[in-house]
Parts: sequence; structure tokens; C-alpha cells
Amino acid sequence: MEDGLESRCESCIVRQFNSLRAMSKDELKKVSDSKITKTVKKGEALFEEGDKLSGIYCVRNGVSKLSKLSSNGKDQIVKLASKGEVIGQRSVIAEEHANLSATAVNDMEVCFIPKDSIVHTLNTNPNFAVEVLRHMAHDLKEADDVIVNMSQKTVKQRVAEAFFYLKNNFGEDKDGFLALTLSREDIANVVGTATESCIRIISEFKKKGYIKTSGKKIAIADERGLQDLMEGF
Amino acid sequence: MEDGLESRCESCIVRQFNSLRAMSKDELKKVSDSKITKTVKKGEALFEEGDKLSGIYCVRNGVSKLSKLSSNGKDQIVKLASKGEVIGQRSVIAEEHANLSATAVNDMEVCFIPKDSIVHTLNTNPNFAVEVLRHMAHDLKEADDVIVNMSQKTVKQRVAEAFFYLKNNFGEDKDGFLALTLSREDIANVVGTATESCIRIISEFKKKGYIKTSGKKIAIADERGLQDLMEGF
DNA sequence: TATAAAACATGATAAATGTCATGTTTGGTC
DNA sequence: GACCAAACATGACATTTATCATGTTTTATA
Repeated sequence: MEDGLESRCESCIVRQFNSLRAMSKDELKKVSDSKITKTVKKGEALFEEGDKLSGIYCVRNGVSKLSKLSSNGKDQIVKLASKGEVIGQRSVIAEEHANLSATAVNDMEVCFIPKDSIVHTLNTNPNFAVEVLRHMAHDLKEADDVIVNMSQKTVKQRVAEAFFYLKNNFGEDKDGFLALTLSREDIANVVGTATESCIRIISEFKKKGYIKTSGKKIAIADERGLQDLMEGF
Repeated sequence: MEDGLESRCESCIVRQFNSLRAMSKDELKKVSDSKITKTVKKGEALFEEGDKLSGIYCVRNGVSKLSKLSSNGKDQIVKLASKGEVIGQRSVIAEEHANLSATAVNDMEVCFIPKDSIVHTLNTNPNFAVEVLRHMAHDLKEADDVIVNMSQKTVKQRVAEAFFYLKNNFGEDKDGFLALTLSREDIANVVGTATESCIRIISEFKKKGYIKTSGKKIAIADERGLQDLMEGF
């Protein structure tokens, strides 16, 4: 055992949340034999935009931001991936270089799975292929929704939405603060705005009682008010 | 023969451009037997956001816009689908109601393929599943790129980009005008801006010689200048 | 072909957002 | 604990974009 978590995919609970659960015992055994468990420190990259990926990453712990550098020098965070999610499968399937960079938002534990066993299973096990397809269909829907939000909602609405997204996907700690703490800059990069604008809006939300803060931590204080604002009232 | 184009999928040239080409002869025969060819007039809907789709649409001719209504009452066009593209497969695969509306931008000829034969082939023919997966991976990459553009580029840059997109995907007519003519409102909805802003920018581009217009038709006149503008110079 | 509706166009103005400058707080490290 | 860098914060201002008003042109159709 290399660490405290289960080291065989067959009995790894994380797998239940992603498409690997559609693999047969034998397929999973091969994956488990070839996988490499890695720890990634906060701020470190799993891979960079343009890299050729030789496998996929299965997140056991921690959160990764998937982002793309725009020509104006700003990073746009397209997605946050956490426990159970698989990163890099799009590039592996399309046989393209990575379109996004993946960076650890906090300390992570991930399993790197060489692409061979994945590709082979895709080509031979329709259940697995369809399961991957379902996940990608879901990602595509989410991406379409983000497009609509980006173009049709104000920055204020998007910041409010980001807080609900963080609450729904990562939960709250015992004091009611969002469990995933992002820097103001990262929030700005999720929302697609300037860091200063983001900070200003957070200040305003605090002043109006929609949220509370403690250092970098943020808690939703007036759920109803924030939701109304998010929806444009 | 119900019309001038080939009425059997097996010998339909359109199929070469989409994932149906990965089907076996037998599978394709079943699809062909169950498909229904429809004509859709400009402005008519193939389906609406929220509809439950009982199959997919294969575009033989014409162009469809895939759009989503935002809470502020504006339509955001997420994608334009033309000859050879398949519409609705995301919803069918995810077994969800449609996330987008599909509306004919000009007169269309489409084949409706009931989902049963598609789903069955997905579950039994890994080649087909992987081919669909590749297409969806490509769509997802494009969607991610749109997110970055929407959030990080100015409206002017996005309008310029839209013209290049139209040129690259739909070509030009013999006089150099973009072959696909969209209304100013549709362009605005692709770009994610107000119709007036879009019209103003088109006027400005014309004044500066980047484009020429003739009625609704638009031609790129100064490719280099427009490209520089698009990239932020 | 007369007529109404839709699409296109432009000005005036307000609102939203970005940028630059500057100062404060926080967190890590010697 | 002193010190430095990064993150956070806010003001002042410029720029971008949306909105509202109004008029013109095009298109569809009775």
C-alpha cells in the first residue's frame, strides 16, 4: 500500500463516480496494474495546454482547475474537477493535444492511467464507451450552459452563480463557509472578469449581507437574496 | 425516391461527414428503413429546448441554429449545424430533454432517425460508439473555446471572429460574399451582444473597409485588417 | 402595388466593466 | 518576530456595451 487510501482500482470508491465503473473486472485489473498514483501540490500543474497526454487522470482527492490562456493574457477557468472525476479523457479520445491546462487548486492525489488500456477498453467494451459518452454528453451540456451565462448575464450575476456552484459541488464546512476556498483571482477567472471587479463585487455582496467572509473564506448568508440577484431581480 | 437526393442512407454522401459512417451495412440498412426525410422551412423549429427527443436529425441540406433562451429573454446561439452534421444526439445519449432549441436558418432537408436503432448500435458496435465519442469530444473542445472567447474578448473581436467562422465553415459565393447570410439579430445572438451593438460594429467595419455589404450579405474585404482586430491589435 | 411588419440603422444616454494607481493585509520564511 | 511577496482592497477614471428613442429601408403579403 502506497498510502492510506485503497491502492487497487477494483476496490477504490472514487471509481463509482466516473465511467470506470462500466469496466469489467479484468479490464479494471489491467488499469490498476498500469496506473501510477501521484500527489500534486497546490499550484502545480497536471498538464499544460498543448501537452500531448499519454493517459488520463482520475482524481482521488483535491480539486483541479481546467483553464485556458486567452490572447489577452488572462486565464479562463472552464471547469473545476474534484474527487471521482476524470481529467484529460477528451484529449485522449480525440487524439489531440490538450486544449486546457490542469492545475491543482489544493493538494491533490490522482491516479495516472496510461491511455492504452483506456483506448483498448473503449474499442472492445461498448458499455464502457457508452458510459464515457454519457459523461461527455453531460460535460457538453454544462459547457453550453456556461456559454449562455457568460454572454447573457452580468458579472454580478455570474459571481453569485459561482458561489452557488461552489456550494452545490463542494459543500460547506461546519461553520457554513464554502468548503472549497478559491483566491479572488481564481473566482474572477471562473466568472470571466477582472480580479478587481470580482473583489469589488464581493465587497458589495458583503456590504449588502448576501455573504459573509473570514479571510479568503466565503459563506452564503442570504441565500434568497443572492438567488434573486443571480436570476436578475 | 421521395426527392432529388439519394433516399437511402447507404449511398448518402452526407453520411461520410458524420459518425454514421462507422455503422455496418446491416445497421445502416435498419437506420435507412426507419428514417423519415423532412423538409423544414426557414424559421421553423426542428425541436425546442425542453422537448423530449425521440431521435436524432441528420442534416442533408440547409443550416440550423442551436440556441438557448437566457433568463433575460435573449437567445444565445451556441452552434450552427449544416450538411452532414447530426443534431440532437447529445440529448438522446444523455437521456435528457433537449438543452437547446434547433431552428432552421434557411430551408432545410433533414433525416429524422428514431433513437432505437442509434441506441442499439451504440450498445453493440464499439466502432460506432467511439466515432460518436470523437465527434462529441470535438464539440466539447469547440464549446470550451467559445467560453474563453465569450469571456475574454471584446464584442468587436467576437464579431470579427464570427465572420471568419462563417467564411471557414460555409464558404463564400462567387462574388465573395459569405455564403451563409444571417440576420443582424442572429449574428448578435452568435456573438452574444445586443442587436444594436452588432449593427453598429458592422457599420464601423464597413466604414473602415474591413468588410463590404450588399443588403444583408457581407463580404470580408480586408482579411488581414480584420484578423489583426480579431486578435486584439 | 399598397401597406404593414420586420429588419436595419443611428443618435443620445446610462450602466457596466476594465484599467491604472496606490495602499493595506496576509502568509510564508529566514 | 522581521521582512518580503503575494493577495486583497479601493478610488479615480476611461472604455465598452446596453438601452431607449426614433427614423429608414426591406420584405412579405393582402
